[in-house]
Amino acid sequence: MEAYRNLPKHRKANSRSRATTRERILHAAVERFARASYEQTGLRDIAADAGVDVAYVHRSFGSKERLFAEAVRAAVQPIDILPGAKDIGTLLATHVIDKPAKNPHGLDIIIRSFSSPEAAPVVREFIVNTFVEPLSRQLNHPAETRATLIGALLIGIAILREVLHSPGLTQPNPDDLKRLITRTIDELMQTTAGETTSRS
Amino acid sequence: MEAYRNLPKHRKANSRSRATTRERILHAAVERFARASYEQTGLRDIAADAGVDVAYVHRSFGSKERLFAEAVRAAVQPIDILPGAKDIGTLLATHVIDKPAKNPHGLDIIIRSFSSPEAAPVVREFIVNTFVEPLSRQLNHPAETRATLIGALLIGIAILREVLHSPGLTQPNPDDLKRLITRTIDELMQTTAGETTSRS
DNA sequence: CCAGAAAGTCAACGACTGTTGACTTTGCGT
DNA sequence: ACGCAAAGTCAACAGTCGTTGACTTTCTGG
Repeated sequence: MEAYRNLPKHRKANSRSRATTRERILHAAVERFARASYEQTGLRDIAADAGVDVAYVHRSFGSKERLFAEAVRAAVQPIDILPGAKDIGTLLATHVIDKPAKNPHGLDIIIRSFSSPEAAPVVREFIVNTFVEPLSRQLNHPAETRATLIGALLIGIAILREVLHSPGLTQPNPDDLKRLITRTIDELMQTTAGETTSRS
Repeated sequence: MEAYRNLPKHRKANSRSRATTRERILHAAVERFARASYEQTGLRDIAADAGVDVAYVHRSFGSKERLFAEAVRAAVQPIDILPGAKDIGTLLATHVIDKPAKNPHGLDIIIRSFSSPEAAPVVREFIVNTFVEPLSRQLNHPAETRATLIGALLIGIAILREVLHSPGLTQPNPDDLKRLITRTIDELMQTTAGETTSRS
């Protein structure tokens, strides 16, 4: 595509800008990967956004796959699940509903590119390391399964809301939506295998 | 002129096979789209599987996008949610956990290609028409939202289990897993803002 | 039997992709 | 001031993609 950010000549009159340029490329990559899948995103798009040549993008990061991995690492800061927090459900529900409005990255990169053979390992590793594993420590028995199910819910919500724009998740009042999600997460966290704890 | 003995495979010696060939192509398309994303799947792959030329695949369906739409329509039979069913949670949990083992299609096509701009409308339309809308009729107040959230959970589970192979969803006993999912869906269906409206 | 439509093939176009070798420009150390 | 390495560019390769025009083969209706 054409990006009109193209200052033709010396953008920085002064000294060594390697780190700066790298950051600019990385930032452009994050932005692109958050809005389109791994395959749909071309290195030339990223290069244009960053105001450099394609070749330099490739040379700076070694390969598209490595650039993607760095973009994931840079974009998605692990959700800080405090060891003692008791309103995890609210925290996560807020995160998935409010966050994407503020800054478009985060979950977006993950949900758009998990299907790429090259990107999937990166995505999977990230999910496990920064979400499932920390969250598992707060849960009881099938802890990893519970944590993964909660992750599944959040990912599904993000997809239907951010990518497919399903009216069922875009139209309702955000607070009502968050309340419903919170309740579901709490249920997923607290219920034990044999009995129903929320029984009345 | 007998130099061209090269007709390698006349698979069907006999008569008009247009419908049959179309079905073979469609079947191959379903199979491919279920295992890789819209972008990753090439018409040449599908053509090879079906034993025809690429050009004929394209000509038979008009475009890749239309072939994809037909594949979705052909692969995913709407989950039959009986108007009076009361164990919908179990039905859906069983569907998402057991089905993929039996035949690999169904949800797979949807979850791999929702990110493609060309495929997304097809995917979204399908989800709404064959899942959210019928299911909504069984639920109370924020019916569409509840149905969409259930859809989100199922899609997320399918992704983490079938595509990313997250251990939290592949290792545990399927029955335990289904029980956990069923409970979550039921919660999502029945809970109201204030209390539980579970009626017999 | 024979015309003609349908079924199917072949080769190619044009655009796009990630990647690479060779090149030029820039900045710093001495 | 000079040299040299780093920063960055340029053009091209080799491959893939969906798509199309022109062709041949196969079948069927009159």
